[in-house]
Amino acid sequence: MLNYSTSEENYIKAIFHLQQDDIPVTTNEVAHELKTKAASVTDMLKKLKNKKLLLYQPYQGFRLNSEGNRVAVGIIRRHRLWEYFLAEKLKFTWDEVHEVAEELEHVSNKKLIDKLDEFLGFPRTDPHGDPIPDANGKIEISKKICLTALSFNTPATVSSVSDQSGEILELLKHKKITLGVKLEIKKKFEFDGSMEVRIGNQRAFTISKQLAENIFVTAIQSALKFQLENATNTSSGEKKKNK
Amino acid sequence: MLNYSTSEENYIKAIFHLQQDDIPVTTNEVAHELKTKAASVTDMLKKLKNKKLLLYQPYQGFRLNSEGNRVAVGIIRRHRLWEYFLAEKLKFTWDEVHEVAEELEHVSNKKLIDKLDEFLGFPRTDPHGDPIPDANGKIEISKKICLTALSFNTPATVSSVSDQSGEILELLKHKKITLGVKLEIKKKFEFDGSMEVRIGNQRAFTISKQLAENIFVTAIQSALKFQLENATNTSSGEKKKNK
DNA sequence: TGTTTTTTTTAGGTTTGTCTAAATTTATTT
DNA sequence: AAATAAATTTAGACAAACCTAAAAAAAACA
Repeated sequence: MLNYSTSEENYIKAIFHLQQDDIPVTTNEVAHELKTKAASVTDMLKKLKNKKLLLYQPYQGFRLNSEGNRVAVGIIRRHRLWEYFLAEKLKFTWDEVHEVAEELEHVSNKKLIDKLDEFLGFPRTDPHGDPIPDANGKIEISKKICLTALSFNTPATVSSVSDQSGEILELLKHKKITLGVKLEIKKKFEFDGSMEVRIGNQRAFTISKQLAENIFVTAIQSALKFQLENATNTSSGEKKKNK
Repeated sequence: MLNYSTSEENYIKAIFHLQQDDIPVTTNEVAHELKTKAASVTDMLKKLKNKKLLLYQPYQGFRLNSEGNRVAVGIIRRHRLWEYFLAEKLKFTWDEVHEVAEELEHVSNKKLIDKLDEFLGFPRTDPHGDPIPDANGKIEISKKICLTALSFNTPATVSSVSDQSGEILELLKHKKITLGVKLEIKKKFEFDGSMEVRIGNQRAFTISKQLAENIFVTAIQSALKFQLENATNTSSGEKKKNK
């Protein structure tokens, strides 16, 4: 619909990511996330409230309203599609895509993004395993949790690895644990924190506490839909003033 | 090397395009090109002179110095590669690519652009027939002239069509004149401005004055090299302050 | 050549987004 | 519950990029 400045978009995205629980987001959290100062955050909160994207009472925290969420999901869609493009087509590595996508995500031309989506074959997740919202803003809500926090016999998908050093990748390769693999926990040992996990119907095997702490999985649960902008968004130059 | 704001880049690009002849560029020309006011142009000229990209004496016109040209060519490279990507991969039409590329060109990550170039197979020209500078800033200088201004028996390449209505495209299709086709003029008739042209070694045929006025060709002449930024340009967030 | 017109620059103001420092509100302790 | 600490907001400044109106320089012309 409307266009927002790069700065506004960065605040919207940060608030979206921080509000995943039900407790309101605080000024300091956003300031820390965006590496800026609390006073700057307050300034922007007033602006976003004026633009009717935010529920905000001074000193009481804040959260995006439904319009704010809709906008946030649009930004996340752009970000993740570009990440997928960079990894899949331009052969960037996992850890390089985020930084470049941070810039590309602010080019907000609806047709560009929908055609990119089509070109990429409508991918479901980005290279980190996070779900990509579709053109209508439908996004699979997948709680990403550490493998150590997964319950017994609950199938989950490996979605990311926090440490990306050569050593851990070697170990994962040996255990045949790759992004997107479905697994479940069969046993946990209190003594050393190790656990037995099973991939599909193969025989269960053991992984150490250290390894489990670095593996994150998602149990796909439900789908939430945020209505996305359908505007004839030719974007460019004029509209987004504050670039 | 250094990063420039979107606004600075737009001025640099505009000046580059306007200075193709040897006469200095004027304030009003740039103001008109960028749809802004002369006073704003003067402000920016001071800034660009301070950053040592511009030769500028108040009231005397201005032009980019070699560093300014180097930066301009980098921007043009990004613009044209994105145009090629949009047309070739995302199936945008000729007339849609420019607007979107205007936004994408300001994402100035060297690695992104070089990998995009490679992904696209190192294209030589964009969808409008304009040459794409290579990673070192080497660009084929091709004077784009109207077919009516082309001399006899001078081979030239069709590089663009000003009017892109359905009617003209139909006619071009019939005459088998497409982008990139090599042709030369064999005869001109003063009476109605029509001319005989020959494509390759086929038989010459007639085209009307109206058609000729809408066809632009290039006679590839020489190559000029502007050294491009080789910086470890991880770009993103911090550096480009004024987005 | 002197006068008028056009072009360009300067002066001063606005908006966006940032900052520091001070004031205010809320939370925590004792 | 009063005192202290922490979080948040306000006040006032600044830089970037734009603007309008006025002044200055260059160009045109009569």
